[in-house]
Amino acid sequence: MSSTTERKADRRAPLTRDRVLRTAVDLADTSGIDALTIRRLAEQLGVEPMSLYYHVPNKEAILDGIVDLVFQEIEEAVGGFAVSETDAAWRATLRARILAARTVMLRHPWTPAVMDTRTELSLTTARHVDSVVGTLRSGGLSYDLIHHAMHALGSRMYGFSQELGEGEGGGDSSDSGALEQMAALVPHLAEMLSVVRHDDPDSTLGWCDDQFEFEFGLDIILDGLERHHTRG
Amino acid sequence: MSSTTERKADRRAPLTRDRVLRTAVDLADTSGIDALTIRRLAEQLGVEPMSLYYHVPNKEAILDGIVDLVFQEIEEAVGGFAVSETDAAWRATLRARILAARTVMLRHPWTPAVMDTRTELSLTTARHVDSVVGTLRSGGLSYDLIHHAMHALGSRMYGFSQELGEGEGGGDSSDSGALEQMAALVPHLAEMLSVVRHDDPDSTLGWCDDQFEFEFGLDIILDGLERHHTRG
DNA sequence: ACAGCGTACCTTACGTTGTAAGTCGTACAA
DNA sequence: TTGTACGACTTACAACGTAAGGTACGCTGT
Repeated sequence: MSSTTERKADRRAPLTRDRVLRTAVDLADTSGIDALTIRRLAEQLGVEPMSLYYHVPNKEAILDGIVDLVFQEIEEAVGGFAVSETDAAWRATLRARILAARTVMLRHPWTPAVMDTRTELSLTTARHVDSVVGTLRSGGLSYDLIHHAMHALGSRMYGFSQELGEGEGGGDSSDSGALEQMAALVPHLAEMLSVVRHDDPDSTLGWCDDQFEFEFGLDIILDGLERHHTRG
Repeated sequence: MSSTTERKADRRAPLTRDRVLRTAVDLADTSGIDALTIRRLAEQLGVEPMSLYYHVPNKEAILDGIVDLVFQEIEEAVGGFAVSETDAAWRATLRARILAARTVMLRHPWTPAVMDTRTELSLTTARHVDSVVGTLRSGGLSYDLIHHAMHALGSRMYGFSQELGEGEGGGDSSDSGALEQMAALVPHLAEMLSVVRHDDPDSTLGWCDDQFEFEFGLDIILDGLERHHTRG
């Protein structure tokens, strides 16, 4: 349709590293990270599997690449990774930055899982981390405290926190007798579940407001850092 | 050697689910989690691959099983999962419990990675979680606050925190010009790295005291929970 | 105009993975 | 002695990542 080269009729968009990676993200978004195989990715691109290897050295590079793409999206969402020299409101700034990262993460739920198979930080990921360090620095925290802060935040600084057994709610659920069974094996857990559920009756199954919980934990840590900072 | 059945000379110890799982743990400990394949596990046991399937439904069950074994070790380390009715020193109790879990985790470094491939909590894992809930309850915290606490602690309640790019230290490292390169791309990160390294000159490479950092983050959260509790 | 060459993609094949399906020998109960 | 069930082995398959080599096309220099 365009202009340059098309004598042989139907010519598909040429493969590029970028197109490979963006398609990989789409595939992971729609079909889950396990569906992201070389063969399926090639099929999605209308190409034979081995053709991908011209644009990308191996699958590891694809995984590196899609994580980087996610952080490019985060960079866009936070309006760039630049930080000001000094910032009295560093705490609010950092909070907003992390929550912005989170909204992007939620669009790509596979990211946490992929990230902890990576050994090295991608460039854009590193620049995100750098901006977190910079923001803390703009508040006047010592590098020593900042270092501890990074460990305390852990994956939270990327906008997610490691949760296990997220699937259903708290165990087996679904069948009504499950709670009685739980009470015998894990009484305190069962009690908590029934109390919290009772307080908030709409959410019978997905009984956790993940966004609220994330902010709760984040604020506890930011509180702690602020206290460490002002105390010296 | 023993008694019952051995006319045909060399008779190896019979396969059992328990022996399969314990060997799996050993294999993962010594050769890494990627080395834990059905075939290699069978070889280790002196048996053909498919023989394992008599004692275990599939590989997923093996992964479930070895996580459970780790938490059985934790149970042993903390002297059982029972908690007292009321405990004014709930904070110290919980702290000790989590740090005990951590020492077991450190013996099986693959556990975090395996745990977040599981969708459901194993029984023993659930009982550990239950004991954390119970300990918080013994301090008089409301179930609502306890629920938030679980989210805030995240994987920390199992004795580990999600760290990324743990490998070297902060990026490429090793070669001496790397820091100059980093300064251009991630200036704040580079600055922090040089400052923190300077303050603690012995640890040139593994510059983080992971144990200290873990406790730092844990204490920030416990502080925050205590504050939420006493304030009401 | 034509040889030469690099780009972009395809073909074939290999080793490794988890596991379905079927078989075989032995121990023990009837 | 004859089932019967246990506990292991044999064979085979589909899906994975990817090494090695082949092929078609367009650009370029002579």
